[in-house]
Amino acid sequence: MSRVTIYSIARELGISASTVSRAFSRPELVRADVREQIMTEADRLGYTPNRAARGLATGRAGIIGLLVPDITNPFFPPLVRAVEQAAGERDVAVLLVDAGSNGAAEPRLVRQLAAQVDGLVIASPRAPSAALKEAVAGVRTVVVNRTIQGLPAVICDNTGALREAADHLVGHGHKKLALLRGPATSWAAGRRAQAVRRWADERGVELVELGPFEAQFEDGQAAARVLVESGATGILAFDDLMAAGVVSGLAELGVHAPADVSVVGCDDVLLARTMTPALTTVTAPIDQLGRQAIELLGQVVSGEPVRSVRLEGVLTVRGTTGPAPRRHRG
Amino acid sequence: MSRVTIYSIARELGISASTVSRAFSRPELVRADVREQIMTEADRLGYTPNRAARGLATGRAGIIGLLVPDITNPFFPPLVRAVEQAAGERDVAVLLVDAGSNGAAEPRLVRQLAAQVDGLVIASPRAPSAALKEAVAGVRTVVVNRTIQGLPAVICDNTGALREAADHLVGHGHKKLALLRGPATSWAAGRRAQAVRRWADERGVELVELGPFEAQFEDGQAAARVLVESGATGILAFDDLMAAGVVSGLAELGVHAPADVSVVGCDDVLLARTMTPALTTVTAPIDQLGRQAIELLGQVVSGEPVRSVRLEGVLTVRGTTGPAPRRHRG
DNA sequence: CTGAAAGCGCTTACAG
DNA sequence: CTGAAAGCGCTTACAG
Repeated sequence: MSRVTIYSIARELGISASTVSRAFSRPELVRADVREQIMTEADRLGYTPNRAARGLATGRAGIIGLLVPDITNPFFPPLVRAVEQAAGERDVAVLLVDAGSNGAAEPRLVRQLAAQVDGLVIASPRAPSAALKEAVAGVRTVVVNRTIQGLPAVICDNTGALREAADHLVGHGHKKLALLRGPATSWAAGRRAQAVRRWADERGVELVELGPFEAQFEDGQAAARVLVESGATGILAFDDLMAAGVVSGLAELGVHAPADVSVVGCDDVLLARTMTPALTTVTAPIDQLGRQAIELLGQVVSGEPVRSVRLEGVLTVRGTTGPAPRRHRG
Repeated sequence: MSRVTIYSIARELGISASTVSRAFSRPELVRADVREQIMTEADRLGYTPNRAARGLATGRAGIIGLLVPDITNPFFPPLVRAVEQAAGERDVAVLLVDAGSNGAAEPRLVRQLAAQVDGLVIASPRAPSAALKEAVAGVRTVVVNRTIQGLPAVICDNTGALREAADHLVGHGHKKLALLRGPATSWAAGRRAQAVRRWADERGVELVELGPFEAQFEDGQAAARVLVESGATGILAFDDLMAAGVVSGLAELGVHAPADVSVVGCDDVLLARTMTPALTTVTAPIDQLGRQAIELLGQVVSGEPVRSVRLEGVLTVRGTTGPAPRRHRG
């Protein structure tokens, strides 16, 4: 264990602990040769500053918290990576907490986290705004993938891309579309549904809505039967996981994408590319979402004025969409 | 910010700070009615113990570090979740670090982490043992998915399941098998290759080995051509991601699983189930791996004697394996 | 540029 | 069961 402290080094070198401390925390305040002596000695002794002591003295932990609703949902790993890397560049570590898809647990988890970090990134939270706001009171916080009154947010707006996707479908001769809705408590799910609904209204295209669903792969599979009964041949799923489920469930019924039906996902997570055929979807700038979250959090922490950030998804056409089958065409 | 300390509460209640401290850290030492008063007051004031101060006083941070090579590889999210949950049950938080598939960076990351945690879980590390051992010197550490001399480990042995998978293939009439090897620096990849190689030797079955590969989806895709040229109809991929890549790459060449060729993955990550058809693979007890790691770490930290843990994968037959095509049968 | 000293907010023997 | 006091290892005005 680290018995070595700034005092050991100071004693060894016949200087004061203050100087040793400065050599680590504000090196420019220490004469170059002294600084080097200190570093050499520190190296020799295997010294590492004690984080807790530093944290107690400065009031900053050098740690931020990241809350995700479900790390096993493929949307989050790339987000976690982006956040972690951006944080690392600022020399802050990240405490990860997985809410286990349990929105009700979020406020408690947030409160726990809040006690040990300098700031919080809350990704796609499911809990009610009021509970969340109360839980984050006093901690610098930025929200990802949702807007909460009074908190800076970085969101991905998929409205345009979703409209484009829907146009892509009708352009291929699909007359009737289906929308598989995501979880009722998901902000993104609400936004996406609204975007598609408005588009259908404006275009006068028939749209059947299914859900809300928890948005697991199995939900997509299970929706297959109703889907074929509905007669819709163009399907917009809440996310890629559901889309993959739909493709799988449909295949079991002998209905194949893109030959018989076209399926569009949303987010463009890993499994969208690993499917065969690959999934047509809306690509989210996940990396940017993460980096921007850290950027904003940095601004909040340093007291700068912050503006929420709005990024956009873009349509990526791949293999699960194509011309509507003859019998359904106009 | 948390201006409230044990002193505020003590003053408010006319008792000593020691008592307030005890009420939180060792409640059984405080008389019930006093304890309740303290808790009530703490609640009213919104008090939360300062982690840094506690950490400095006790020498324990209440945080462990978790290093993964690549959080975007679908094997790790479930592992991270398991570790985080098991840790949470012991009231310790987890600092997540992603090495970004860069084995060379691991020792530095480990050293950084080591400075701020009570213990370390290192999952599937890629760096050389010597460098790793030096980096973890002085920190309680447990390794997952690899053995390193002198460090407690929890591993998943897939030897038996892989042999079973190979038998499954020849049982379906596949005469010639191919093995797609994983990364050269991956311990698991080495073990898996060895298991299959030995099996082929013993059974006298023709085996063509390809790789090593970085084991990305694209590596699997790219291997498709060589694979068909090899004439092998039974394919054992290092992991599910590569297996999915192979299925995709082969499909582009008009070769389909399971009709023309059988493909087996390893690990049973999410995308193994979301593929259509679903992937035959070796299911790893990922959740157990994570929980056991925390269990062992707990033992190491409390100075108990620890024994490394060996779990086993089991073959899960799904849709990508079946009878060899006629023309290839004996 | 450097040192002495106080302070960060807890925990924990030690006495009572 | 409770209190007074020292100590954990840093940082940072304040003087020089």
